[in-house]
Amino acid sequence: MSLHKDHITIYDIARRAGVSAATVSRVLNKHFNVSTETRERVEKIIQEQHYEPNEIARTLHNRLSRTIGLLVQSLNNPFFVKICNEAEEYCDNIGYTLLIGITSNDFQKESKLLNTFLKKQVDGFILLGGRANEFHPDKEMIAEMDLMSKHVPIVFINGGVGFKNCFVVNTDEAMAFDSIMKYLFSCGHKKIGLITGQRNLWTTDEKVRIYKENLKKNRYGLQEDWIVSGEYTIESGEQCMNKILSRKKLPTAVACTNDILAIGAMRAVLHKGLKIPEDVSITGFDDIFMAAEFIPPLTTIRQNYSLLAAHAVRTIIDYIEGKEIEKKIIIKAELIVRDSCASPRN
Amino acid sequence: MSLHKDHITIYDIARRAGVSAATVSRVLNKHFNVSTETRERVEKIIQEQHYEPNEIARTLHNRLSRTIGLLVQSLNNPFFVKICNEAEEYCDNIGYTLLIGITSNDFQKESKLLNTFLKKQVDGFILLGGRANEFHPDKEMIAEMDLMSKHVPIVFINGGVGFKNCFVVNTDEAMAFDSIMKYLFSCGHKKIGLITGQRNLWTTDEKVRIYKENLKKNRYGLQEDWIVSGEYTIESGEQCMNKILSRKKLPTAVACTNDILAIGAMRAVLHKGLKIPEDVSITGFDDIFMAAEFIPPLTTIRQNYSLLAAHAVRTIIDYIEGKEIEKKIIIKAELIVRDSCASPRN
DNA sequence: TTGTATGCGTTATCAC
DNA sequence: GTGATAACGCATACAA
Repeated sequence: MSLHKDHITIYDIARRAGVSAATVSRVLNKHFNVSTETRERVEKIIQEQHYEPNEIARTLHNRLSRTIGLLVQSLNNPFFVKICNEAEEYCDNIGYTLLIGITSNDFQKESKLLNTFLKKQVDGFILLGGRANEFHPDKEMIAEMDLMSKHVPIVFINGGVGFKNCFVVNTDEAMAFDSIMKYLFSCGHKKIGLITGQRNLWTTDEKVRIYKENLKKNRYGLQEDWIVSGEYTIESGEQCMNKILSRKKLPTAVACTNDILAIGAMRAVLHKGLKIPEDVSITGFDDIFMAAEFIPPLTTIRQNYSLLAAHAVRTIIDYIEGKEIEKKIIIKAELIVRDSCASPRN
Repeated sequence: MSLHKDHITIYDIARRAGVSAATVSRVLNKHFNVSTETRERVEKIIQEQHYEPNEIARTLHNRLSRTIGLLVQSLNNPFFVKICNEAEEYCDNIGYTLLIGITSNDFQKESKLLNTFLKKQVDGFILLGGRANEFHPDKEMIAEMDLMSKHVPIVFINGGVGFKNCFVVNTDEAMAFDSIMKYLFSCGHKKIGLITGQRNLWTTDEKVRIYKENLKKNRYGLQEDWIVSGEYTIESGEQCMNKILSRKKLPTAVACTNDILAIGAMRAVLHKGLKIPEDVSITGFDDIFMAAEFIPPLTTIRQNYSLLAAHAVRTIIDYIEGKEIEKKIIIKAELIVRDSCASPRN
């Protein structure tokens, strides 16, 4: 059984138009040196026959697939999905195709997909989560990315520390988390807890750093058992919050390093019969699509998804076109104040 | 600037091994007719050089890309994401690549992606949501799918009514929704409302049909203003429930045609100060990943994601391999009883 | 068992 | 302005 039957080639068009394949190709690629007369004749036949050039053959010849590979850790996190959507749209607008690979945060699968996609001649990679996020990538991983980047450009979104030959497009997470801390201070909170996902991730450790920095600067004292780390799931957020709620002294506010954790944290608080924000204020990070739907709606940070995605894609295109490009692009985020924070009770 | 520099071809390997490219090709494709001696020599060099055959060239020659295109309506619905994940994994296991396209429920974008992917020589399409779900697809759409299916096989997941030359893998939504109704009856509910997403969708209208059928059969009477339709968003679910709650007579239970709507419905109920399930029982459909995390955890239907995805992919592979295949595969779903339903108050 | 020649569909380089 | 031809990298039919 053979696929793609009855497909029309450039030769079919050429024959019908009484010209050579070369001329048809020139028409397709909008070259000047073809007379208006033949151009129109060829174009008419192309339309009639619904002819579409074979991208595979083009790719083989041009060594350009007009396809970008996006390796994403998971589609369960709405934040990642947002980036995928934006990247896809941006690609689509410029005639590119986005090839999405799901890595499940498995480094082996990442390697496999990297190779599979490379064999398919993608013009570049965007990495989102997974190894991109490693705070201390090991030598092997660095070597692999190094080798890969000899073939095609690689862009990390929110990460990429330590990969010298790669490009980076990052949200200014430090400044964003700083604005959360400042906001909590401005509400009057001095006793602030922190719930994080996995440590040794860029996304996590930066926030921990800012958290500690802020408390020290304000001399509010750092209570180590108010910092609880788990992983980025709802269940884990719940468990972490339960741990905090079991302390003798309780904080009046708890910051979470993403919204998913915040969902879990809120659940735990409500289960104890406590109220948000009256008894404890909660903050998140990412502004996932349901953050506004929580009860109460969550105060969080909205990353500039479309800019992140656009710059990532743009970086690859510019690289291909031989343009000057920045190694590192930092993008501002925005504090979204909703109802999950209030002043602490006396 | 040129991409994919320094890449090794089958000729490089051939030269190094002192054989012809044909022999290398035979080694790569595990043909018998090559002596153990040369096979080992060639394999050694392939390893040393980290040679990987160019999939684009292979595709051009074989007319098989070992790539399947999955057109999905949106990645914001966790149900769709589940299917994507399962399909990706299944493809990966059999050496295929899944090309995911996001259609945003826009028929034009669907057409565009269909063509883009076809030009990239995908070996088949899986359609999820979007036009697949149309209860009454128009002539134009049918014609397009008809034409497309002359080139490559097309499989619809949960839909595909009216597309004669396409394949279908569906959850038995009718039976599943029937089990929800029966369950509510068994709890003692006789006054049951219904919240749906867009009408004229396969996914919606089947459930409405079953809903009405059940009420009639039990002679509980059909209260038309307990049936409210919106779209498949949280906000819409909330609005629909608010409408129901504004009626003079209230139902004791409300079934929602998916979990997203149920989230919104629950929000509305809680906002009115009512309790779930004491004051009103709620059911969903899909068992999205947070359904167990709602307050209270949602009683819903779990579709067999992995079977749906596996059969969809399998259908395409079998078609390519010229095997006998079923036009229509129906897969059972499972009622997941949690805490969002109880017996009605007297 | 192995090598040669050819084609897959397109584009670029030459000629004319 | 247009056409023949080679090349992209691989795999097959055929020859040896």
